[in-house]
Amino acid sequence: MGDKREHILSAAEELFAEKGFDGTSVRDIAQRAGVNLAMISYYFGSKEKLLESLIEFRAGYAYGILDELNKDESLSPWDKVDRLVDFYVDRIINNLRFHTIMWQESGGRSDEIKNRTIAIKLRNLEQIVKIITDGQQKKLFRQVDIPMTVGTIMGTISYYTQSKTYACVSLALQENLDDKQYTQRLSTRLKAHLKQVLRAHLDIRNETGKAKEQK
Amino acid sequence: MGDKREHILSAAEELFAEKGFDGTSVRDIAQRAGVNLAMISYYFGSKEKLLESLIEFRAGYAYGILDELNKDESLSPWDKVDRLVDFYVDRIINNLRFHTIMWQESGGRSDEIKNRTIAIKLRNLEQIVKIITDGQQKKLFRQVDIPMTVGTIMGTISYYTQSKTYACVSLALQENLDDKQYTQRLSTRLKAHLKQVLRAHLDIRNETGKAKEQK
DNA sequence: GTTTAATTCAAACGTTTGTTTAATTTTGTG
DNA sequence: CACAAAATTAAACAAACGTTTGAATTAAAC
Repeated sequence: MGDKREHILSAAEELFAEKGFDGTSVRDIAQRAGVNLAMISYYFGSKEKLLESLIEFRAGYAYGILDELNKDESLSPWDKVDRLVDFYVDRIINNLRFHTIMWQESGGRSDEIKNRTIAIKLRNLEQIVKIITDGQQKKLFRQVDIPMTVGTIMGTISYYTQSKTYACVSLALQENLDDKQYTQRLSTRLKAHLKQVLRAHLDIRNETGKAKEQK
Repeated sequence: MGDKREHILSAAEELFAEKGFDGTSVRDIAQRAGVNLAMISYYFGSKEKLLESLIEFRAGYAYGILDELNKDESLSPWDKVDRLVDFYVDRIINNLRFHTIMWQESGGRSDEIKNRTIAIKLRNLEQIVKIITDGQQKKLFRQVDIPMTVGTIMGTISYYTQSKTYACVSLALQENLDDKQYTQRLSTRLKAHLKQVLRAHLDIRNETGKAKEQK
């Protein structure tokens, strides 16, 4: 019976990501989900509570993965950073629609929803802080602004997943790629770039002082 | 008489950034601008054309600055990168509202507006490509993915300008900062971080191979 | 098989939306 | 002052919005 609920949730996810929360009508959602208009109020109470349910439905997953990664003592901090990048790129690209909503609504107008999205972000931030401070204690990573570094990872990915058109043109990809090929290439490119950036950024041997001399 | 037009434009800018395009009604705009409802259709034709006018009104400024920076031969590529960072952080933070709109609408639903925002992004991208390739030819910068590097700069800034609440909490700033203090601290922190990242990322001595050995 | 609860539906609710109308006021020009 | 063009207004428009209603249908329980 949760079947119909999930149909509505995934229709809403698609549409919110395509056209934004305000740009999507409950009639749009009902039509795409193939249910009667009134079922949305019946199941979720209101359009806004539907969005809250959607966030609840999708979140909570990332935390588990990151927690596991953190506890794995067989991996070096460098390995963990690489896996972190792989995880986030894959996750965002494979849940592009949901991520677009999270991004848009964390600056949005409903306090309830804003707080929820921010809480999710903070929870994930904590895990990454652990990975990097661990690398610092092991004298592999240098001193960096950790929350900003997280912003660099997430921001870079978000920047290139906001607009397929811009991504294709600026990355000089063919414009008529189907979605499978497109996400595959974007993913590869993002992972390689972020790993390169983080390797240079975090490496304890690349002290800030050194680079300054060169100027 | 362009006075009233500009009143409407800046009211619209505020509201679009606060509540999104769809979340803002023309009545909201008219009220904040202190003009009659009908004046918006009278001056701009429609709500959508108002947004186009707004983009036209604000864009085109960045290009000039970047062009000047590029042509300045007294600056080393390292200096140019630093100034680039200063410029973008200041510009985005001081035009936060407009930037939020640009960001939201480049993935938006109107093709006309989407194309315009993408064109502006591409024009700016070109200028940055020049700066970095110049540094590469002078054997100061190593080989990097340039469009991705631009995405890292813009994405990091965008990530931290999307939500004041998240920024305050994650960066461990006091939550009750007034806007002046908040933007000042955010700006300083963003600039320092991005310069550090780019110094390590671009420096020709930080070859990818070296970092790999350490693992 | 009857009764009760959960589900589905078409229709309508009252607002709010973007835009237009037609009358009025203000402005600029000869 | 007179006259035409531009600017401004309140009112109204049809369409779309989120939500509710109450009857009809299906499913579950006894």
